[in-house]
Amino acid sequence: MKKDKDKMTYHHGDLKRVLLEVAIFLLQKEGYQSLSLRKIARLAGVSQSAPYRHYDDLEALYADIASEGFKLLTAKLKKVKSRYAKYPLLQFRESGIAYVEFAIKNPDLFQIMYGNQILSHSKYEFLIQSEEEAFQILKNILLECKEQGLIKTNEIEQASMSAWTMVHGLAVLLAGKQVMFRNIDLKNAKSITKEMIQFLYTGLK
Amino acid sequence: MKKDKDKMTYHHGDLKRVLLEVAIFLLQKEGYQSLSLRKIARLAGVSQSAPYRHYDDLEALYADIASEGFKLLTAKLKKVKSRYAKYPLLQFRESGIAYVEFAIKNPDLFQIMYGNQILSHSKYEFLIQSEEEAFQILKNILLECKEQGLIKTNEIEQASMSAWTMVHGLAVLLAGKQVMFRNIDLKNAKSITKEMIQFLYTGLK
DNA sequence: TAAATAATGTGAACAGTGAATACATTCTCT
DNA sequence: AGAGAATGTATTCACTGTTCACATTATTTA
Repeated sequence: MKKDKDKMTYHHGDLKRVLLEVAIFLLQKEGYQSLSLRKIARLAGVSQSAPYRHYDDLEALYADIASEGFKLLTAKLKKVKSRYAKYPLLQFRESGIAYVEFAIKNPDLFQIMYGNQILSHSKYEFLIQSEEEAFQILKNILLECKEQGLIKTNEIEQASMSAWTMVHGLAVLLAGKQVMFRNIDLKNAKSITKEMIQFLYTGLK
Repeated sequence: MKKDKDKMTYHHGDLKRVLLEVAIFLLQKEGYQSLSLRKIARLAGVSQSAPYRHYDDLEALYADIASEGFKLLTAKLKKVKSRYAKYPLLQFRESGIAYVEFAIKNPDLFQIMYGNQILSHSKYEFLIQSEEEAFQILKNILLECKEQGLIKTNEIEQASMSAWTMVHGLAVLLAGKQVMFRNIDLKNAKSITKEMIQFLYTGLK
């Protein structure tokens, strides 16, 4: 993370990006509980007050992290969508699985994205945008399903909301190992997800 | 919270209970972000180290708070269940609504219950028990629905998991005012919940 | 009943935190 | 070349969770 000693300069050059990267690195290494601005600064090789030149406060950094998370999620969803380009129903199922998988593989990042560490997402325009972009993909998938007559309901908006909501609930519970998912590993999680999405679809069709 | 001055004794008498009550009070007054052991102790009228005689650490207090939350939720669900004693389908819908309502009305308590402040719930036996009790009610409702032939599926376990998961997803998103529920008030939330549960049921029957 | 012991509360200390401030250095642009 | 903006530092403040030696009170036991 720290630049080479001989290349060290007073001005860092790209500190904001480095802070973000260090933060995400620490997040998945030590968990969100022990994340701190000072630790991030230390690892980035700058003083503890340097980050304040780039982020108003800790929440602003969280917002940046969360936004990055949504971008990663979007990328993953896009990949899935294009892999099953001609089979919107598979897109539907696989994007749900991908969503859950993302949460399970990056539980701490997911926590920042959805865990109410950020008091109001609306305060950060770029965050809202990243979120919308992810949501939009799911909407498009549902739309394609409908166009091909794979989903009979007219309320496409409600269908996508329901799907997202259920998958999100699943992701939250699995990533947090809560309630009935206390002792579930990744492989199990995947099959449960598959089943549950199938379950929802049977209702939708 | 503090006892009368003339009744003050060195030994508090019932400090553990008072700490819990103060914590829950502070939770809904100032939010979980600003909750601290020291503040709780101050409000309870004891020194900052007194709580450690009753709770190993902050997490142990969280566990107690969460457990209390699940008990409140259980009570609420039981009420709903008995109110519609002869109509399991209404129990199904209304318990879902009650669950979401609980989350919206007590977002910070809900956060402690599900927000991963507690690293592993399994560490606290009493917590697991409170959780199971709440989940059991939902299972029973689904069971009654099945007995009366209102739900055709055989996989009652999967149906109850799906229902809980979706309702939980809804609760989480609404309580946190996330994504598509950013600008939703309680009244709106209720009707959305109703619709979505109806939506799920249409799939189940 | 008196003494020993367990339970419970206190005060001071430590390391860590987010944040604000005044100051230092460097970059950029006229 | 110099002015002003941008970016980094050192120091300080108020707060946090937690631990430890110690004080007080309740409870048990001899």
